[in-house]
Amino acid sequence: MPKPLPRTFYLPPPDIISKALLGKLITHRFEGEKLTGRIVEVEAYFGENDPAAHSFSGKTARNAVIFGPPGHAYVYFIYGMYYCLNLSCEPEGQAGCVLIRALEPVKGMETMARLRGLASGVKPALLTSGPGRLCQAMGLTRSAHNGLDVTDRNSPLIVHDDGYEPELIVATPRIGISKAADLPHRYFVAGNTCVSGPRK
DNA sequence: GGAGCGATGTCCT
DNA sequence: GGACATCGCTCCG
Repeated sequence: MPKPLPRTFYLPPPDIISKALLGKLITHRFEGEKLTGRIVEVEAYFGENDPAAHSFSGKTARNAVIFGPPGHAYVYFIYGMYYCLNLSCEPEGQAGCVLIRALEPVKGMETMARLRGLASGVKPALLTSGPGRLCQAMGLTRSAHNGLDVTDRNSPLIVHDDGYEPELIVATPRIGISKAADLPHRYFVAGNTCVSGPRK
């Protein structure tokens, strides 16, 4: 297995981590196969002073992972049928996370297509462009993956680096929220076809 | 290609 | 009881 990014990577605030995560790889060991995608779109969610964040109203059983140590997966269930993947950041006791909004498929595309209920050979963007889509394509669920340490080389879910650096990062308002909807906390790799939503 | 909308479970007020 | 960090399907241009 590749070497995961260290826990110290996740110590800074979520807007810094958001930009740093673009271009990094997520690998899920799934049924003996590696499913890998490159992060091309993310959103930053702050703990305090961010009405759009799940952590805004304090710690609950649902959002406890965000308040825990950095470098852990926060997977939650939304709209009755989809999961979303976040990575916790900032020191233990402080809330802050990065929502993974889109990946570019790198490895295991046939399995991703099967998990998405699509024919193999469809456009890569249909597999992983969108937070709900990418969790389905990667086989991620709350019961199996919420709270996993993505910095542990023995974890089935890790984040690692192959040296790729995005040429240009663009910031826009976040998608699908009603509060603090004007703040530019969405970041994506310019020109990448797997980015969901507006690409300018 | 864009706006409208229904499907659906979980959590908090 | 209502909101919800979504998606895929219609219908319309």
